[in-house]
Amino acid sequence: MLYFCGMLRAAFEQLVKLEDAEWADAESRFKTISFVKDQLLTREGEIEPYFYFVKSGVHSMYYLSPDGDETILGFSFTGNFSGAYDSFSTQTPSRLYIQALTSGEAFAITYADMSYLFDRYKNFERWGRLFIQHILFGRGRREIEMLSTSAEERHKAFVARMPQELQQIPLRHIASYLNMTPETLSRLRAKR
Amino acid sequence: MLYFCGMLRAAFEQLVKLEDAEWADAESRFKTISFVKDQLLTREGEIEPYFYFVKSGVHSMYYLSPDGDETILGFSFTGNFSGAYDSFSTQTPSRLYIQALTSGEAFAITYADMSYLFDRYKNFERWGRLFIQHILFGRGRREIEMLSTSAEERHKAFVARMPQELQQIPLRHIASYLNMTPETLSRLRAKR
DNA sequence: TGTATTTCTTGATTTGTATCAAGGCACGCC
DNA sequence: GGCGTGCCTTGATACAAATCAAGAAATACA
Repeated sequence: MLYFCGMLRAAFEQLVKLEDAEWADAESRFKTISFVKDQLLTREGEIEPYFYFVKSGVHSMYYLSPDGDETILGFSFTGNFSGAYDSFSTQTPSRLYIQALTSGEAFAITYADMSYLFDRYKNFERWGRLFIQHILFGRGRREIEMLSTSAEERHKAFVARMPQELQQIPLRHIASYLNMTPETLSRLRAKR
Repeated sequence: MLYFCGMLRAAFEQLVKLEDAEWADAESRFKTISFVKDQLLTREGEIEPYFYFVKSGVHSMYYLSPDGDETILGFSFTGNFSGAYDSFSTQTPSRLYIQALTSGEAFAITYADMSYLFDRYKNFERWGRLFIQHILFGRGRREIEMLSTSAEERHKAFVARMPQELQQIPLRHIASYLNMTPETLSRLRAKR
C-alpha cells in the first residue's frame, strides 16, 4: 500500500480548496507518529494532545462505563481523521478512549498549531466548520439508520460497507459498535 | 415573559464576540415568524428554508419511520437555535420534521443570508464552527448518557434538568425522545 | 509440533420492554 | 352539566436480546 505525500492535503481539500502557501504552513505543523496494535492513544481523564489523520491502520473510539464494559462509538480507518475532538477542541479531560486496533502511522497536530491555523487562515476556519458538520451529519445518519432498521438489517448493511481492514478485527469490537453482545452478533451471522 | 432585543445577539456572543457593524449587518437579515401549536415548520423531503432562533415556545425535531412511528431526536426551547441544520446547510431534502409543540415566535434567516455572513465575516465563520461543535458535543454527551445509565436513571436525569416548558408537553413526546413507549415511561414514573 | 490463550459458537434460561387491551381521568364543547 | 375525545395508567402476554455456561475453533507462542 502506498501513501502519497498529497494524501493529507487531498483530505483537507475534500472540504475546502487551499492555497499553496497556507498548505505549506499547515503541513509543516504535522508530525508523523506511529502506533502499535492495542496501544491507547488517549485515556479517559486525559486531555487529547493531538488531532490525527490515519495514514495506515485502524483507530477505535470507545466509552468505558463505570461497570467496566466498553462501547465503541466509532472507527477511523486509513484516510480518516481521528481523535477525541471534544477533548481536543475544548482542552478538557476526555471521557473517551482512543485505541489502535492495528499497528500503523498517523499525522498528528497539536491544539496550539491547529488554533493557529484557525486564527490565521479563513480557509482553515471554514474547513473546521465543514469538518465538524461532516462528523455531525454522519452521526445523524447513523442515528436514523439505528431507528429505521432492525438489528439484522443494520448488521447486513454494516458488513456490506465494512472496509477490508475491519474484516480481521475481533467480532466483539463490531458487536460493541452495533450495541449488541458478541453472542447476539454471532447468532445473527449464523442465520444466513 | 420579556424578550429583549439583545436576546439574539447575546446568543451569538456566547460563542464569539461580534463587532457592532457586523452584528448590524447580521441582525437586518433575520425576520420574525410566528407559529402555532402542532404546526409543521419543515417536512421530510423539503429543503429547510430557514435557520431559526426560538424567541418563545418549543420546537421538536423528529424522524418518521416508514412504518409510521415518530422518534423525537431533540427539542428547542426558548433561547435555543432550531431547524434541520443538515438540510439547511447542504440544501438537500430533509429526512426530519420540525414541529412546533406550542405556539410562539422565532427569528429566521435564509441560507443565502447565512452563507453571506459566513463568507463575509470571519467571526461568523468561526461562530458556525463553534455552534456545530456545540451541537455535536451535546449529542455526544447524550449518547454516552444513553449507554451508561439504565432507562430509569436516564428518565430521572431527564426530569431533573427538564425545563419548565416541557412539563406541559404530552408524555408521549418525552417517551419518544427517551426511545421508549408511553406505557414504559408511565410505569417508570409510577415506580417512585 | 504441542500447548496455552483468545475468540467464536451454541444452548438454556432470565429479563426488560413492547404489544395488546381495557379502564380512568381530565379537559373542551355542545 | 353531561358527553366525547385525547391522554395517561394499569394489567396480561409475547418476544427479542442479555446473561450464564460450556465447548469448539482459531491463533499465538514456546
